[in-house]
Amino acid sequence: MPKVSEDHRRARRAEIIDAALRCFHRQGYRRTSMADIITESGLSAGAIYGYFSGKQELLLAAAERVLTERQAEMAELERSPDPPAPYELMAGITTVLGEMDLSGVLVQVWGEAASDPEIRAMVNDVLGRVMTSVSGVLAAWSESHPDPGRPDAAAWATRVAPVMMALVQGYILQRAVFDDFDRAAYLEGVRLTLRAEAGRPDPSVG
Amino acid sequence: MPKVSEDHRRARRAEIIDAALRCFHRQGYRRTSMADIITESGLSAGAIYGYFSGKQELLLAAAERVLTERQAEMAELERSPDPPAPYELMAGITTVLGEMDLSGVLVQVWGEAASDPEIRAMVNDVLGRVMTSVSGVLAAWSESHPDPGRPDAAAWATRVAPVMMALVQGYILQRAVFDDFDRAAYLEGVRLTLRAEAGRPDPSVG
Amino acid sequence: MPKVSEDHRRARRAEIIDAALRCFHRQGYRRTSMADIITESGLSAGAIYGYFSGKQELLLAAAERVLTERQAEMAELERSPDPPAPYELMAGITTVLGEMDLSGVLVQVWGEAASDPEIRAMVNDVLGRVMTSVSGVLAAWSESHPDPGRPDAAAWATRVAPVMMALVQGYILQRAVFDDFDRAAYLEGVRLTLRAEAGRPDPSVG
Amino acid sequence: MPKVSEDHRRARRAEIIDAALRCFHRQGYRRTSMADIITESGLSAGAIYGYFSGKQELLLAAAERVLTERQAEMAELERSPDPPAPYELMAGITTVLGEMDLSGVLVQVWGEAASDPEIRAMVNDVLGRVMTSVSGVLAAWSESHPDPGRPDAAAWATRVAPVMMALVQGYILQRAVFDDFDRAAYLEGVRLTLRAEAGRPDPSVG
DNA sequence: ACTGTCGGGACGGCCCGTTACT
DNA sequence: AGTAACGGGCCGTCCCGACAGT
Repeated sequence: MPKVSEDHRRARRAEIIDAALRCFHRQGYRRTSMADIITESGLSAGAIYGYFSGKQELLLAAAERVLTERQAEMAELERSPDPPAPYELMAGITTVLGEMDLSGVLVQVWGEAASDPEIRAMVNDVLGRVMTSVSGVLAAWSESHPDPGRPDAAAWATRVAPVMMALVQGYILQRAVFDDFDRAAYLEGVRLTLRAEAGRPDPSVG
Repeated sequence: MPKVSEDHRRARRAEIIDAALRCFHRQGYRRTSMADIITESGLSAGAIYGYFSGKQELLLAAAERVLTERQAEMAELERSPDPPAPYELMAGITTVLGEMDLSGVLVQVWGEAASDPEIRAMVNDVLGRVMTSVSGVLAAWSESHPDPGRPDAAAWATRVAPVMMALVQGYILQRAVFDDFDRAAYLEGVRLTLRAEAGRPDPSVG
Repeated sequence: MPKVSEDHRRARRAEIIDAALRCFHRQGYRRTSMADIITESGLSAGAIYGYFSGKQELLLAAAERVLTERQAEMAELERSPDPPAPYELMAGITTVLGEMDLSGVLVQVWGEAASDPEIRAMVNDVLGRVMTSVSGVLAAWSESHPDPGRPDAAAWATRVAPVMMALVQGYILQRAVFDDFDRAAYLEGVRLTLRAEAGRPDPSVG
Repeated sequence: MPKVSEDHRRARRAEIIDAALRCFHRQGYRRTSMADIITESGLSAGAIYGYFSGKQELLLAAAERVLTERQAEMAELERSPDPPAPYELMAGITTVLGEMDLSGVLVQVWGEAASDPEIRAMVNDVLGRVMTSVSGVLAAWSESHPDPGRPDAAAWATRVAPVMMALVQGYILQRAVFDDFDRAAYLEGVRLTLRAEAGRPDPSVG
């Protein structure tokens, strides 16, 4: 098969996922019908079902893309020569997340994952990779900032990573659900909570 | 209406909500049909619709109950003469949550809240109250454990409360979504992260 | 549940089957959509699906009814004190069939049976019973009309029954498919073919 | 167009019809999608639609081929110098039919013919020719076996032909639909029924 | 020129949340 | 309180043109 076709295919899939994401963001997964996605994408039903086997696979693909993008950003931080401190990590992540608002979709994906094995497996997979990245960043920082209270950097990172994840997840959730969520206040709270490890104030928060 | 009838009505509602919760837990909200709930409750369609206006209101009621129960436990802690330290608070909450597994339902409710105004309003309301409770407990503890780094107990509590909430939400989410979630490890991570504030080790975790 | 309800249910099923039969007769099974049956029955989609699980089950039920009715008429002949000769049997059956024209539907059912195991099983079942009835009638006649050429009435009947069935099936098929099918001519042909056994001329033909 | 191309075209059509017949035999006409036929034929949709205007025309062509082949065999018998007796005719036909099992497809074609004018017309046409052939064979036999009971060979053949057809059709039908159809038993039944005309026993049946 | 791929769009069957009437 | 019916609309897929590559 010609290479063009493969690229075309990839691009089409991306377009469709974009349209689906817009719908999910606007109306929520449940209230989004295939007809909505079809209209939004500007394609026809036949075309869409040529690329995705159904609505659920669309959610799967959309979620995978969103999560994988986050995971990629995470992995980039890991390779940084100057590993960020926990609080800086948090602040960095939330900055990245702030650019585009997919919190709503993420929370919905979590909701589906709670009862749909397929979505759950994918979420497990991707979040597992994110967790590894976070753990790596934390370990790197811990090694470059030795502390007698943290004798084993790797072990410490493994323990703390889920908590950092939780802080991010809480951020995403509250952002998606609270009418009056205040990002700066949240980060300030994180800073206060993690006081011990945060030597430097966050430059991006007043 | 006689008072008996009112009690009866209340009890019936509770029964129906129980049935709905069982279904939501088992199959997820989306995959639960009214027929499922009707069967599970042992009542008839007519009966159910006499108590609830529809499926969404059932989720609303179910969610409200679950959340309110949590909030009540929270409020109880608030009245304790010996306010718990942040880490103890976390440990206590997770212990309470561990008793019955409604994490899945909670996460689904959050997912709905992200795109359904009515659910969202209710979640906002209840979580707002929880936040107030948490904040109160934190403030009480801060006042009974003065620290020059925390000049204003109330302000500090207000900032830290969302973070404590996030830690609980992250706990619930990871518990609902991760196949190999380890409660003790998570709490240990929290302890490490909040080291500064946790004077006493958690009695329930090795 | 009250007996009325059971009767009601039975009657409703019959109504729906009637409507379906009208559609199948008019447009054929394939070209009949559920919407057609819904319109024809005057009920709603929901109502229909309360009685039948789908389109195929409707065909099944319709076919079963038609076939069973035929089988019942057959069984009646069997109990007759004066068993009909083979040719008279044929003539009688065709007379009965002639009343209402369901040949088309029958042929379609056969067609489905050829490739649908469920329909096939039902057709096997009902036609098996018809075959038994036919065989019984033939045996009865053979016994009351002894012939040295037919020493064992039962064995003879068992062999001849499928052929009698074939004559009926051929009648039905040709009636359904040939534009210029002539019932009387067909019966005359049968009479000529079965000459040996037909002592008496058919009163209803020529 | 070059003659080669014409042959090619003919061969292609035949291939496609073969593929379609395999599908119809395996899954039934209704349950066979164009995609199935496309896959089975190894060609592409575009190619197929170059040869046939649609699914129905495929059935038409397939049915026509099957029926015409039968009719050809029939016509051959007609030219035989030693015309077969009615029973021998039956036995011969069933032997030919037994070679390949297309009973299922034939029955489905009949079913379609019952409600589709186009199919019906074709079936009428081909079966008409078959009927003529059968009639011819019968007349030939009758003339070479004079019988005072059959004064007019042609008239007798015309009457009996539909019955012979019915016996074949019944054979095909029962073969396609009955799980435990027994060819030899059926033929034995035919022999018993046609006893008067069958001077010689069937050589192919014990 | 002809094969093959992609896209169109119409229904098709089905199910579901819900309400009248008993 | 319960049964029976309602009817809207969803997901899927199917049959088939119309380009584009060889």
